[in-house]
Amino acid sequence: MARKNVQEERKLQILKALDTCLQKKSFEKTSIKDIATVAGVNHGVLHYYFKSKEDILLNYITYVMDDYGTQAREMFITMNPEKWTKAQYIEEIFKFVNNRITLNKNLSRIFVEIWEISLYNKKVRAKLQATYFRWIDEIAAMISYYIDDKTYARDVTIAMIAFWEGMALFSSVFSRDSLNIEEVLKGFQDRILEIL
Amino acid sequence: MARKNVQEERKLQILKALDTCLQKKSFEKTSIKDIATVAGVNHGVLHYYFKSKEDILLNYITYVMDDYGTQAREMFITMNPEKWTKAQYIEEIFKFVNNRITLNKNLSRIFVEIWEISLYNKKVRAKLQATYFRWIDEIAAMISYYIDDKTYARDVTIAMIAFWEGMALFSSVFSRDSLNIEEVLKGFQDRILEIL
Amino acid sequence: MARKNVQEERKLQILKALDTCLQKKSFEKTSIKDIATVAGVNHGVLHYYFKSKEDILLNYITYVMDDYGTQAREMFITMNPEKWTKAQYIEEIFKFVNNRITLNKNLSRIFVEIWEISLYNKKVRAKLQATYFRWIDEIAAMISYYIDDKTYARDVTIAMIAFWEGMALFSSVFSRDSLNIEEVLKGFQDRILEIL
Amino acid sequence: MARKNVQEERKLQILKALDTCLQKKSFEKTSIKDIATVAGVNHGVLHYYFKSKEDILLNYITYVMDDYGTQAREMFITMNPEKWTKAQYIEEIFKFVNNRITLNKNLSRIFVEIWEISLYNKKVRAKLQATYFRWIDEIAAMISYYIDDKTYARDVTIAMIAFWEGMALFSSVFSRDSLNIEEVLKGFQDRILEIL
DNA sequence: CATGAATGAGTTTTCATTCAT
DNA sequence: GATGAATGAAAACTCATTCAT
Repeated sequence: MARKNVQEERKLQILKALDTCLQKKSFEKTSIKDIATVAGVNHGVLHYYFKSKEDILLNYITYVMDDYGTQAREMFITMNPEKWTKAQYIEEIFKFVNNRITLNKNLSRIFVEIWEISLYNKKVRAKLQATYFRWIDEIAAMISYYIDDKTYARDVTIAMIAFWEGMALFSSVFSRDSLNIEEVLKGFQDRILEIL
Repeated sequence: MARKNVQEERKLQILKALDTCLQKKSFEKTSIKDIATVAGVNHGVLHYYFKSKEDILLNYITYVMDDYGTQAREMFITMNPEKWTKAQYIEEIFKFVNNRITLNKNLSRIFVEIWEISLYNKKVRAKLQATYFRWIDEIAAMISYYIDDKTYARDVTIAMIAFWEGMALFSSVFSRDSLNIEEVLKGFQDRILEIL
Repeated sequence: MARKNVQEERKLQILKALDTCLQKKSFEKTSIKDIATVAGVNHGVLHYYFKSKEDILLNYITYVMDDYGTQAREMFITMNPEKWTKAQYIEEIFKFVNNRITLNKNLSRIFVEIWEISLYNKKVRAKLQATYFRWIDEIAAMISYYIDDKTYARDVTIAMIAFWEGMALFSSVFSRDSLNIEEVLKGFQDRILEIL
Repeated sequence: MARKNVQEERKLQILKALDTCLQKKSFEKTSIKDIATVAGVNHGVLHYYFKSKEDILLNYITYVMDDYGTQAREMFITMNPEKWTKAQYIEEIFKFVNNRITLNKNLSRIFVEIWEISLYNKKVRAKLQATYFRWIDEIAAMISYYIDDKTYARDVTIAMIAFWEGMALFSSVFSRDSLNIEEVLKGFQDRILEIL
């Protein structure tokens, strides 16, 4: 039991170290020793807990994506649509996505990195696809409360996510002010409200 | 003069070789020798024409972005808004962007790669920012024909580009059918028409 | 006493695990953990029972060589030359060596491995030399029953063992049929009979 | 032309360096840097001329085996059996094999090493098998001059080579005197003469 | 006695870059 | 201008060994 915890603790420590490293260098340029240094452990340890650098990456992606997926799920699960107006409900969704994801510069960077890696790495791509499909399904289910046509609900969801994704891309590389990002997000939110 | 052309020819040949390479491997994993092999030249030559691997990248990014920017400009410059209905005009813009960029899987991959590199490379980031600012200005200018509020026109443009960017991201990693991409693009286009 | 036995048991278990490992990988490429896994014990244990990887090897060699030496001795000790014809006696020796050693592919592999290690490892070489001297003496003593000249008896023994060794080498690497190994062994046996 | 020669020169230099290294350490324990040091070149060079450590080994084996095969062939090709008595002919063969191979301690070590590697490495095994088959065929062809039965000639050849191989094994690990190696070789030669 | 976490030296390999010819 | 040989830094990974629990 204690043993197990130590293992999980260490693994998390390493994944968090990678998270830190990715703010400075690409995964490719981040060496095992870089991660070890940030994690404050011997580099051999990384090979003890993970079987390769790619294995660290795969676990890291799961960790990041599950983390935010879980946060979102926890939030929306407590929201009873019957007690909220449509506008309030949509606003809550946007608030969460905007502040926690789209405008979270550090996270946006991580996601750009993961998208890029997925271009050339099948396993990462599979993980990414699965995660996005799930997110699409979950959000589509939520807005289905206001839209009868399921296909349309899904298309709107995809468009929303694409937009958020694009805005995240911008927020990762541009300064917030230079693109008036908050205003654009607000305008988009209004349009979505009209549609629903 | 002839000399100059031969030089430019060679450089282009190398940049195109990099373009080919990037369909298979990330820039980081693409070696100088990989590029040289595809270009059909000796690897030493690459250091004759470019002072480093990064220099090749910088020139490549300029080449790609200018290329598509020029294509777009050439197209829209010939379109006289007075002779087109708003719907036709918007449709032409979307047609170009969708087919030549957003749904161009190969190009989308390149852009994802460039975005990622820009996260960690100042020079690339500066180039990317400048290019996008220019694109935003140009498109905003075009749709300003239909919108009086310049700030609003710019925000709509940013939202449009963000959306396209997100869709390009999707098209680079998902199969076109799995996300119903064409339909989503069409639906978005309709919304934009309503706005303008 | 029981303690002692448990200890010996464990040691044997480890040596046998090494034996299994050597059918797949060279000693050099066999890791402590490989052996531990096959033995079904924790790898730390190996350092408890043996002081180093080399120590395991040395014990293993003793185990293998003593094992076969003992088997042979047990066999021949019961054979009373007076009750056997020369031909029968020689045939028994050959039968044992051929079937248990020369044609025993697994064992031949082990011996090739040991010979190789002995090239670069003094302790192993010393052990190997001592063992072969002993075997030569024992077999020479046996055939001395038929040969008066002791030096000649020893030379014939050495030739016999060299031949067997060479044939074992072949059997470890060639398929039995491709070299007609059984026939060659039989022909050799006949020649030896003529000599004695 | 000059280029080609430089390449071959360098390759040979590296293979000879490996040959030297193998007198001290097993191939497994010989590092790329060890070879480079002995060859007096930068270790990166080894990867320029050979694509991996295994590639060096494979080339080395070819080099060693072809070298001795060629020496033998050159020798025997000039011997016209019609001008030699059987005894002289056989003696010449033995003289070559004994002095150049069996009693050549350094070479014997190399061969033991190669045999061992072949146990665990398919490519090396294939090369070894092919070489021995060729040697068997060539020697069998030579002694066929004195033996009508081709199968028997082949069996005798195999026995001879097995014996030489075993003696080489001994010479690689035992001192020449301790096993009376010369005498044993002489005795064996006499027996072969009787057979033919 | 047993476990498994941790260490750190050492290995092969890759590669941008330089430079003599 | 072009070639390809050479360099050397840095990477991922392996593993015998140690040692606290």
